[in-house]
Amino acid sequence: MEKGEPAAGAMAAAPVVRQLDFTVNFKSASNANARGNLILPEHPQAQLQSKLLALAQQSQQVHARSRPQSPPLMAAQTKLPPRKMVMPPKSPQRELPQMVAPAKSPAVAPRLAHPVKPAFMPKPVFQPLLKMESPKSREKCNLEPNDGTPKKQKQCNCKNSRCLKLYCECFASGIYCDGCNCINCLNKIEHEADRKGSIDAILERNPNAFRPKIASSPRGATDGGVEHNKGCHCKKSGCLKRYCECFQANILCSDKCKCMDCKNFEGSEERKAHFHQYPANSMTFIQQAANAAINGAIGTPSKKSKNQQIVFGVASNKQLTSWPPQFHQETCSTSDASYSPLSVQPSKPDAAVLGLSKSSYRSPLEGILQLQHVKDFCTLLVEVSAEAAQNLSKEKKTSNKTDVIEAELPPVASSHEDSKDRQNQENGDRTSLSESDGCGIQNRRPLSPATLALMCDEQDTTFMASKAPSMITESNPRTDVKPMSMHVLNELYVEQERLVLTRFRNILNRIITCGSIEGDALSYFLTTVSISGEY
DNA sequence: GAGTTTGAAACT
DNA sequence: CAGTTTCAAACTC
Repeated sequence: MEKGEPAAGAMAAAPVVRQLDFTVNFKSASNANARGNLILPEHPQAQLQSKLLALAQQSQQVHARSRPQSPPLMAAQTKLPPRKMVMPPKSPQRELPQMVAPAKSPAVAPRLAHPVKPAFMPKPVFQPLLKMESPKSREKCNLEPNDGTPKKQKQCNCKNSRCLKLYCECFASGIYCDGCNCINCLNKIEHEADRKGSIDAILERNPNAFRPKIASSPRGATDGGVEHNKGCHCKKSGCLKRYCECFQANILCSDKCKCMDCKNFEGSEERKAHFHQYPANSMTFIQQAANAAINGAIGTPSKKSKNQQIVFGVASNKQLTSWPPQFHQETCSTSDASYSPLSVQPSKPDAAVLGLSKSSYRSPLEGILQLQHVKDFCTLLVEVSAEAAQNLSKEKKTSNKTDVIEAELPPVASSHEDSKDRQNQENGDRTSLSESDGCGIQNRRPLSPATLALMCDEQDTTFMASKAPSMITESNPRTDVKPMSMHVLNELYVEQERLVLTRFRNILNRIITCGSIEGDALSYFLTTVSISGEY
């Protein structure tokens, strides 16, 4: 272990923390321990809030890679292999991850808080850079050309790395390849052992290899800024092309960068040119605005570029460039509630461009959506989940006699009589959600066992513990599951999920609408400004 | 679609 | 740590 390297435990937990950190966005700093390890809130509502925040973030990443996370990082906790990077054998050694432990332990919160839990979770927040700029990129990404609707997932094209090196975007972001154009791919669940070996090797070389490149800056706690962890080293691109990781992540180059002839700093004329060339009026832009609002456009942290003090909104210091923002995932290790890992691109003109005060990037949704709204909304959803339980309970009572039969039916069909409309609606909801919020896991690539385990855990605690649904006894639901049929429980989950997600979707739609209105106004404003040269 | 450029990752 | 090679994405034609 090299000096300065985190302790083994911390290291091992790093990936987990990376994926979970965002959940503390709206929590106090006390949710993270000194090492930044996440300590999940104990209160179910708080958990739900965290989860919803994650959803909000995911929804902003509609075009983000939506593949399920693979569980590579468990390897971090295992003993490190020999130093040499060993390319795993090609033989499809089938070995499922050991991390499973899907047996639903009652002690969920403690589990999640455990510093070395080999958890794996969908990491919407930490997804790799989104590639959605050019039409070509869009083809490869999961966006429809114009509307931000998920199209298909980003697919790698690795030929020589077998998708087991960081060259592979899928692998680097912790997801399995599926439907990629790669050759000799070992980044698949059936090659988990190979993956693990590779991950071990990579982590040995660099314990932070799987950490998001873009994360809150050291000043994050106070200014909410984000920057490239390592900084870029561009030489020829001027840091204004997507070769540049900073640019790709929509952040300004920072002190950490060792780039040459950098033009990616606030006030850069070249950078401004990018912005003017591509008006920020895309759907993505709107989504960004929504993202901003959801995650804390409240607050206008600042960040220093290498050249000057710049101030943009939450986590978005750069952008204003050609392409739609990439909702880059970051480590939200900051406890700053206003910090958004979603990196809202400045949805308004660059301050420098407009000659506005440096200190005041303002989200279009600022003033529309407040932090309190989000909190209230989360509370509402908790109540909705309870409501779902009650409704289901009533239905059960009325259809008591057919319980047994119903229990054998699919949850939705069995719990709702007028199932046709309901199902249609639900199907629509689900489809919509799965496409838009980044959480439609079911129709995506298979989740790793560990991911599933963790998600189930979260789900259990989040929804079951909330508001003590009438169907569930007040004590630990996990320990009192016995009296209840698991089918009934599943029904409850389905109903709760349906209601919560539906509500959540509705809220997001409203936010997007608000953002759209503001965005239109902004476009007009920009045009006017551009013509009149007023600024 | 093929070829080139680019910069991160991997390696020495 | 620096230099070189490998790699795959980004980009150009």
